[in-house]
Amino acid sequence: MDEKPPTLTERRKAATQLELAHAAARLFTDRGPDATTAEEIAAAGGVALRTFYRYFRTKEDAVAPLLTVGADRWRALLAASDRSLDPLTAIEHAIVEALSPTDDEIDGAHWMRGLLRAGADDPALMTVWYRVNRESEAKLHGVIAELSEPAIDAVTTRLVAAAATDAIRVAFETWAETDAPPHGPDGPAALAARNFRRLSAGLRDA
Amino acid sequence: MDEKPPTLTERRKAATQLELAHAAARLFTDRGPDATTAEEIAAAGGVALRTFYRYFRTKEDAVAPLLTVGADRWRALLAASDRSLDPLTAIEHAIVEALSPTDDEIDGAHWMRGLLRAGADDPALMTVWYRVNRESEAKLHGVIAELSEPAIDAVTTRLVAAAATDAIRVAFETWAETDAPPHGPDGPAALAARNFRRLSAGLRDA
DNA sequence: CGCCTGCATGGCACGTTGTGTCACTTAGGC
DNA sequence: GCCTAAGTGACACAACGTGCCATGCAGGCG
Repeated sequence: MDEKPPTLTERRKAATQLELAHAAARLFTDRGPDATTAEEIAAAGGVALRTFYRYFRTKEDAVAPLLTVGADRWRALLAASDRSLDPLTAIEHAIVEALSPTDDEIDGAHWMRGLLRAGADDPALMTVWYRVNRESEAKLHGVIAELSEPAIDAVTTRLVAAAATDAIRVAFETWAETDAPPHGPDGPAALAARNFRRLSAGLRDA
Repeated sequence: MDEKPPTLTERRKAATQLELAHAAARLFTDRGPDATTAEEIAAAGGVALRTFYRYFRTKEDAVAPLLTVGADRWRALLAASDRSLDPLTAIEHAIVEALSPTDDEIDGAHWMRGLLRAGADDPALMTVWYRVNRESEAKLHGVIAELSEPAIDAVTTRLVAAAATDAIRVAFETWAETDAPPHGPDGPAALAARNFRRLSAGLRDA
């Protein structure tokens, strides 16, 4: 990969973006997105309103980096996974590995739950969650298409990407409604793994 | 069902709402949502701007009725379907029946393709499509939960609802990118049916 | 060292979105 | 013919998101 984040300016930009994302997440979970103005987020991040809109297209978009970081790591793991596995199994392994190990991601899980709960009664915030999932699905589709034998139907790979994204999305949404710890048997990783098994079984344990 | 749409006022309201929805769909597909103001939609529908916002929460929401009508009928068919079938099969039968028969729905399919294409390069419009799908998924979850044996895990029914919604969403999105007729072998109904078979097979034809 | 080009930022003005409020009209029951 | 309720319209307003230009700061060149 790139060992050199070239200009020092770029690191400052990335830091500012994360700063704004965290400020937005805190304000959103506290009073809700509706009661938060873009100017407040900008002030909390130490930039002017105009600058805020150079980082994010909309007010709610500010939290998107916090929602994508997990999926990005997961997809990277998948792209480097064993080619001999069938796609669904490879995806399951990658997601378990991406979520289960402990690291500073607990922080990410904390934000995730707060934001999902806040989004439950705010359509605009929920929209970001869905947009993030859809973009993740599109990127995932690319990885899966490259991972599978070349002759696979594009609709099939698309469906696999959609179903896999849903398995994880449902896992997170279900977990966010509970108070279960992020790494227990009712955490997102365990729920996601169970969902993948259900998908493999043709959703037939109903 | 209700044979009496009680007050005549309500029929006028419904008519106005449809009028606005069609006006919005026409303007959106013509010049794109960005280049269309809410005031133009209101004028095209024959109401004042303030009245427009009494019908729809946002500008893009105006097309939502055109996107939900198909899913609503499909869900009604499913709720009235045979209890002895397993859920996934019942869902597949319902969607084929809801989409395949010919009626004035061709009009709806026409709008659908135009709006999906317009939404491809307009995030705000795509947002409506996601929100509609999410609400459809939530309602579908209720129907499935009632359709299944009572002791079924809530996560499972949720996953089934999500996967089924995706099977249809992917079918529509795939079809919208082509010029295939809505009722041919590459139409949304046929694609959706194939996707359901893939789901039943555990996504294993990869 | 002084200059100059590029880039991130801030300030300002502006059109648009979406809402609160009040006054006007019309539907539908007494 | 009257009355209450509801849909409608006009106006004012906060907030959103963008275009434009000026400022400050980095690094390369004479």
